[in-house]
Amino acid sequence: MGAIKQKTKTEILTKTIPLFAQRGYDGVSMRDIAKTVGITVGSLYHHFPDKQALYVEALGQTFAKHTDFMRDAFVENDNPKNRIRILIHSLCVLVNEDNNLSQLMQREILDGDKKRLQFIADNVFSGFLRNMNELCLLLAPERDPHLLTISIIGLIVYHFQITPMRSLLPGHQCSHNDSEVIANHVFSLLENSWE
Amino acid sequence: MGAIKQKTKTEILTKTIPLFAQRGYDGVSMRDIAKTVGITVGSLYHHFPDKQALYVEALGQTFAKHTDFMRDAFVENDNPKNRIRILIHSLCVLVNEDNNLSQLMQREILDGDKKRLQFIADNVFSGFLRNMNELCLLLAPERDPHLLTISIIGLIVYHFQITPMRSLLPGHQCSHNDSEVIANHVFSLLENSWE
DNA sequence: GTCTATAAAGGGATAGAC
DNA sequence: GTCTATCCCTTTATAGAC
Repeated sequence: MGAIKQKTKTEILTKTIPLFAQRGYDGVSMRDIAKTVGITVGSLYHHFPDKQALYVEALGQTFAKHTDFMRDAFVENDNPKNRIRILIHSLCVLVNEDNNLSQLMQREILDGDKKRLQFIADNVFSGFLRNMNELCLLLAPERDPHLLTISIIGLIVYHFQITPMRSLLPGHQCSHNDSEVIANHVFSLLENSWE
Repeated sequence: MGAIKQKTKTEILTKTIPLFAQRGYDGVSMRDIAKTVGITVGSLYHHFPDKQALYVEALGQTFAKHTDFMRDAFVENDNPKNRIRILIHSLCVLVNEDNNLSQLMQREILDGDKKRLQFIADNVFSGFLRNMNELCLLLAPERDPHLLTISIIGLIVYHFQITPMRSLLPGHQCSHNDSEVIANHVFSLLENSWE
């Protein structure tokens, strides 16, 4: 019984996430959601007390999907240079595969809601960034690990953020949309910084 | 007469830009705008045919403010390494000073409206990026200039994008909010890539 | 050029039948 | 658990007085 309810809830969230990711919280109405899911607004309110709650659960589900990646991205039995190379490639694939994740993250940072940022920091980033900081210290002990960590992430994320605009910019090529190409570029760009 | 009308319009836009930047298009109502400007909704519609037009003009004014920077950021009588160093510092100051510019840009990229992205590409980025590409070719002839250009911009922009969240992340320090600190970090990180 | 008043549509949310 | 029907507020936008 609870399991069935859970299943419907999950399905609602799964179908709603892309809406919030693409149009933002204010850009999506409960009517939009109901229509997309294929039920009525009244039914929606049987599963969630209000729109905010639905949104927060959608966020949670989106991030939960990638918790494993965030935890397992650090294989310790290899040399730091190989570890960061693999990590950069994995991150590129992850960001390239799940547009919803990146877009929701961006919107949350733009929105700046303190409580939700704290939730994301604690549940999504915290462990991952701590591992990144450690790895950065191994790679470049003389650098500020936090700045280097954010730089690596930013370098990757920005390339995918700007994708919708890339084809309108001078010098672009189709290959620039390939996550392997971006990964190789990013790694080779940083390679000389820790040698 | 036209000049006075223009002045009122400009004032409306100036006071409205921060609203759109912080809360997004759907997050701001014509009432909000009227209240912020200090006139009524009816008067607003005397100056702009609809909300879309107001928004687009607000975008235009925001970007126009920085056209000069985009054009003048390239002093040609210096060696490439100095030029990129100065450029990185200028970009950091620019992005750090005008939150509205960065936020509106982000929102536009997220929104993905083709026509408006084209407008931004043509009127804001085009010349700047072409100059960047040239400079990148001088710095690192063996690299893809477009990828290097986007990387440099992304490296800078992301540090300021993530500012609202930075204090919640492991390893952060107050100094990380300083545009000089970011600029020096970014430059030193890339320095080894073109030597 | 600014106001008041109001239309018309869309938004979140609830009640109660089935 | 889903539906219909509805409430009430906000939204965009317009008309017309001053």
